[in-house]
Amino acid sequence: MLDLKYIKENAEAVKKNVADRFMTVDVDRVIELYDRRNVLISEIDGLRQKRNENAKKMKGPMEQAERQKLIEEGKKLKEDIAKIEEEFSGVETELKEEASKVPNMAHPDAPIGKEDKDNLEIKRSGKVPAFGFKARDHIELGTELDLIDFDTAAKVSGAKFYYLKNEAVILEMALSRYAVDMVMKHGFTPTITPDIAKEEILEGIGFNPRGDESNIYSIEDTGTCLVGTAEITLGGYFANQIINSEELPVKMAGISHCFRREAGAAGQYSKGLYRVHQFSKVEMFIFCKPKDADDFHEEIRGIEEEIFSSLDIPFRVVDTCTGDLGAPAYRKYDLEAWMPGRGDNGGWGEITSTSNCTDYQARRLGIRFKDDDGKNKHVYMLNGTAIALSRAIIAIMENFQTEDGSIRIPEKLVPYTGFDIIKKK
RNA sequence: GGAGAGAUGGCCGAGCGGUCGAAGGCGCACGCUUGGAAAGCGUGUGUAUCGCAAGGUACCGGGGGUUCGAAUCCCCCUCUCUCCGCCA
Repeated sequence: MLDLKYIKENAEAVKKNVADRFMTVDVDRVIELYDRRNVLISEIDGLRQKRNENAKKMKGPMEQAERQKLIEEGKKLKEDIAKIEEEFSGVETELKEEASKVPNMAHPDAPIGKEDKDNLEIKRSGKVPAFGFKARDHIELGTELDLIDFDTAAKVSGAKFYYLKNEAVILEMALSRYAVDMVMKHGFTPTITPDIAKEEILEGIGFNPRGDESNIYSIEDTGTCLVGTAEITLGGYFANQIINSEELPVKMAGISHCFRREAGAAGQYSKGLYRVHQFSKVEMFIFCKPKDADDFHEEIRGIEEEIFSSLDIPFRVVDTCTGDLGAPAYRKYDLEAWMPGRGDNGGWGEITSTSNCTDYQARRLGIRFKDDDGKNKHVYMLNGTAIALSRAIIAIMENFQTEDGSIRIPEKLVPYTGFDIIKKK
């Protein structure tokens, strides 16, 4: 959520930002509701003041007639207050609803564009493999080598689920541990987080847990949901708290399962492990002071690059365009790995994403710190994928395949897997 | 899941329907004292929101209600603790 006063005072900039993101939000309505709300607050507060004064007069002993008069006056005030309070609560509800649709401001350098193809490539790393044979995709490889079973998962759990088997299991655990070691080296506290979170936390992070469009699984009658990422549970960690400013930055890494409904998601790029209802992920999260956020964003991106370049996975980095930023994000970088099995001749597929969400999430979650000037301010919150295991597995399987259908293991990972090649049995 | 107890400021802990934004203590900050420190003494010390300001309003786990007036009474919910049951 943006600061309402900010929206009012910067209406034109806010509207431009909404347009740049190709969203439709009625900014004027937000301001109108905000103004109305403030008028009502003044009225209510004035009446309450009278009510309190009236009640105070009745403290001591007094004539019955006089007391009766005051009681009547109090009753009248009570009714007046109730009337305005009713309008106020309606306005407040609508204001909150409308205001939460307003996206975060975008970084001035974020490329302006509508969809992912407008993202700006800013870097490439590693060499796209040149095979002397027709590259197979991970589905074919995984079936051949008995590593992934989609068909049985479809029977047992539904489409877009999978069983990982044999070496793929070890590979997933190895990658997970590799990423955890890497983020620990960079000062992140490793955590294993709950896979379920309350709706209010989801909303605070900027997810919409309800509705057909929602990518979130809700758990009936509990007010909770399955998390789509540990960003939710890490971000909610300090909800409604004031963090000691000496404790900042707080750097945490969460290992969790991730559940996504992916309603309506289909097409050739959703095949296999690429877009599934459940996967596991190691996520980085930083709470920091505003002035440090840009630097930490670069740091997170650097760690992501370090993880994938050390695994010899070719990738490129894109600066996400305004239309492709999530509503809470001020700026976002994605790492896209080369996936030889994608499309006809291979293609880039997103493997990590890191966002600087400034104070957008902190405002609704109530996460603050006491600044040097003695005032409480919202912290800035950043998140980034250390490793999304299912997609990392795609990248390894497809980039490290050999002509005979085996899969080599990246050198740095061999100490973690205990084997250096996956061969047909 | 069953039975009971509890939830008050950074922490501990009082609190009779009006004098309670809330005693007292600890902690913290500043000052005095000291060669310096400790002790001692004094002063101060929550958050949010509206307002140019003066100031107002709200908040005693959360939500409703009773009342002229609620931290205090009533109802619902959540969480914590103890005991029992079940269980990886």
